[in-house]
Amino acid sequence: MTNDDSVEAGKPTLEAVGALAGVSRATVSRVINGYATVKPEMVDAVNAAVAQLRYVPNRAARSLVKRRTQMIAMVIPERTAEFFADPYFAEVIQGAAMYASSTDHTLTLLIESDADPEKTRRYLTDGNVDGALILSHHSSAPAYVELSDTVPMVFGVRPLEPTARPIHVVDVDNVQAAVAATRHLIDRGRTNIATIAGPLDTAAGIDRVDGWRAAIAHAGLEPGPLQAGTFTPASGAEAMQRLLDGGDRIDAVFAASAQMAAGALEVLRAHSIRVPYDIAITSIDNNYFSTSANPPLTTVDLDTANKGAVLVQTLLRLIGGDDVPPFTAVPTTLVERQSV
Amino acid sequence: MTNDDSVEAGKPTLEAVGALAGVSRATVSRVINGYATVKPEMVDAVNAAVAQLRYVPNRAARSLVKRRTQMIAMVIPERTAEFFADPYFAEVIQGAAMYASSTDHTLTLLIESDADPEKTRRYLTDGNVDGALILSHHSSAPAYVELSDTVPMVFGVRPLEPTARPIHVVDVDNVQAAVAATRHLIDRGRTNIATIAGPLDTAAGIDRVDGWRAAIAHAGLEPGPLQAGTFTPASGAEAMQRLLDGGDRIDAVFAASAQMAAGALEVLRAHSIRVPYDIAITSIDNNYFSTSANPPLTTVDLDTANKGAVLVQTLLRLIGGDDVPPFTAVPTTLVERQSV
DNA sequence: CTGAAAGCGCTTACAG
DNA sequence: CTGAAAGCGCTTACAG
Repeated sequence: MTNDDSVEAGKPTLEAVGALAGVSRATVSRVINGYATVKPEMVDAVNAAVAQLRYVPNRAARSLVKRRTQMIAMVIPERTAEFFADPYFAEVIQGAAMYASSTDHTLTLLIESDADPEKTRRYLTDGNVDGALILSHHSSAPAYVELSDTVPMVFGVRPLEPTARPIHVVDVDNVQAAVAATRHLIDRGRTNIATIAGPLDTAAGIDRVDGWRAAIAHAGLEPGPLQAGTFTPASGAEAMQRLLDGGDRIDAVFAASAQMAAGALEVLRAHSIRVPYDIAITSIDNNYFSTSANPPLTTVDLDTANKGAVLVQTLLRLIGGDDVPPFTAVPTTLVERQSV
Repeated sequence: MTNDDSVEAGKPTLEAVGALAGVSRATVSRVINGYATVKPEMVDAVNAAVAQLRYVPNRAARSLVKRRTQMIAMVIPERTAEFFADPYFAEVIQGAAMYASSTDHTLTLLIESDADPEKTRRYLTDGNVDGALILSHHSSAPAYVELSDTVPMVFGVRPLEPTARPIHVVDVDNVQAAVAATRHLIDRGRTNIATIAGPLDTAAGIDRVDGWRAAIAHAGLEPGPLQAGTFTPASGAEAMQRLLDGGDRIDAVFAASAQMAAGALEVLRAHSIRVPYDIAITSIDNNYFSTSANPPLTTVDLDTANKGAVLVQTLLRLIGGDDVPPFTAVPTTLVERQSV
């Protein structure tokens, strides 16, 4: 019964671990950081001491000498209304936070202040973080593009215009997602396929229209009518109404979001048009709206939590100096339900 | 045109600021940390140098010597379904993150792993953070209560049972919120006031029933029937149906959440019961459900973003060694719309 | 009121 | 393959 465990108060240091293992603290450091040059028996001794003392490295000390903050920021728009209505952010954040917790970097949330957008950029350039994830969709993005050679950055959305300098983006392949959803309609024998598109000034909106068109062309069909919405249920309902008013004969609709599909469904029900018998529907996004719709929607699951994880993973590789491709696509899967 | 600004590469240090201001780095440190003992003229010189060099203190170095991590964690449940369906977490997080950004502490999200709950607790006790905010409602809370004398902690919800040791909680006063919503019904002349309660195994559920009862008793009225739901729209609809089936004559309903009120509204519409003419409704929560309900709901705004801010503020006071009361109530306000 | 100096807990050339 | 030593950028007794 040695008093090896009931040591002094305070966290154990490298020194203490070294003393217990009978080596210098330099060696302990090398073991902890996985340098291959340490003799196996010393490695074992050190590991045993680490376990016995429950040693945890001091992040600040390491951070100071490595000149790294060990922090990364996720920059999210302040726009509260959007933030709340859309499960997207919550899901990305959750995926990113969970992945980050398995690394030695800490994820912090940086809410863009609408009142003082400079503040956010200053935070990033003042050396508070090793890198940043940018989720903003719109106008503020170019300002971040400029910072991307000062501090490593990964974007969660493809920019509409070519950027002034090369950037890194992680996103789903929206074209492929739309192809999958549209092709499913075609596979089920539908031939007159309309689309309720997203806003055509967003990358997602445009890409999903492209995918819809491509799948139809590939099948040798003619595209049906297109009506654009804003990704919300109400806009989907309005677009559906316009589609019906247009008088084209359609037997299927590809909706660029589940929220819009849910809105469209309401309109179809009001007109006693049966889904999927009269009109089949597929969409994009697997969330509350797709599962609680009536009928439940066949839709493309974007696996947004995974996207959050890949965003962090990619940023860490960038920070580590790895060669990272300009675009990383995260996989999506079609989920079959009752709307087709 | 001196080259005062185009100094060497790398961030300026205390030393550099001191050199420019003509003082020692100890003095610079004192100025930056606001010690009152520095001569005004030196303070000015230092501030000028800081501004000129755009000096930003190195967090890691400060953290190392102060033996503080300068980080706080917000612990949130992994339960994704709940997380997504409920705007509550997003709003608390946003409020907390924005407030934290104005302090010298960084907020990090710690998602509780259902698979390995120990991991979260180890993270907190391993010295990774100076303190933690606990938002979990249920079973895991007691485990955190135990940690609360190892690491400073503030809870976002009142525990149901008395806790083993004194803890700190920041929450709205649910009793008062319910009193306000119920009293508003009374003020408008309603006398037979039912309630759609929240789950009676939660503090919020219980407190809101108490408030409803208290307001009615205070007015010398008799309480109407009570039906409990689970805070969701579907459960509110069912509770409303049971209220109608019960046969009691009621002219008003206090719903313990806007989501339940929205569900109740559907049922009333299906029965052609007019709101507010036949039955008036008030509720709690000012969110998407309360504004998009038909008619829009008179409801109590819980100002959840502010709650997030106060959570952080309270935790920082605790970390700073201040005397913090066991309960801090955040204010709520009644928002009048068309449901009464 | 201010400065010189020690020290926070690590990592990493530099010798050997 | 390993250790002694320097140093990362701060704060804070300790003198004066």
